[in-house]
Amino acid sequence: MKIATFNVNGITARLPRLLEWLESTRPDVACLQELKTSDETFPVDALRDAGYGAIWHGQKGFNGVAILARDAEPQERRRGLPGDPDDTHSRYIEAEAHGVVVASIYLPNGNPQPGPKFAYKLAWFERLREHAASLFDDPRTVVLAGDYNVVATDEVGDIYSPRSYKDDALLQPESRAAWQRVLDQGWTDAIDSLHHGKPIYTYWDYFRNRFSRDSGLRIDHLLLNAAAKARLEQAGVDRDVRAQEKPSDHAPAWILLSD
DNA sequence: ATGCCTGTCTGGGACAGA
Repeated sequence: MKIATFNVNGITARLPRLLEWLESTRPDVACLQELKTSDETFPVDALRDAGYGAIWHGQKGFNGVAILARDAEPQERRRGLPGDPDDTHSRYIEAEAHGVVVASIYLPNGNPQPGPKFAYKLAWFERLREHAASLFDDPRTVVLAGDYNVVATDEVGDIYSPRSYKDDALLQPESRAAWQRVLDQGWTDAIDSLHHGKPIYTYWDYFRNRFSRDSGLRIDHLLLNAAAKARLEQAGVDRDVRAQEKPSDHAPAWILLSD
């Protein structure tokens, strides 16, 4: 079983790339982030024609998350994280599909820091940690996939060079500590666990030839509970998607689980 | 030193992204 996560940076502008990628890689479950579209304008028909059922939580202009399932309808478990009824951002959706519990996560960016956006990021991270605790203990396979907007370390396995990002919210000690507190529940970072130390990035800024220089960051992650970790066979990034015409600034990341 | 690109909403320029 293949499970993937892809920050599409606008599903309307990215629909041709998304459909090509679904057809060529055929993930069983795909988590999408940054839809940048309202619920009413989500391209459900095009995805159904491609063989995917979908649930989504859209938002006009920015944010937005979805879960796709090949030849199946994802069964929605939750939209939005508990803990803050005043949070209006569409950043979390959770479903069961093909016997696996999956969350699609778009963690707040947090820039500029310090400031209210950074405080929101850290608060959201804490709400995620509290919710994730119960999911880790689920005996079923659970995968928390998405754009976490955190670079785990300054090492080359996580970022090409920390120098130009040193003041960025993604690299701050508070962001890293919040990430570590989630991992401390027992979650496995799938790509890191199979490719530790290797420069396998998922995001390259659009400008300064960052992709052609492979000046990337690894910020899209798939976290596995114990049942999922026991099934982990492969993990990778479809970096060729980032080299296409009119690409997202992120590439899809994926795992392969045993049946 | 700097959103240097890109998408969205909108109808030109602001905002958001990382």
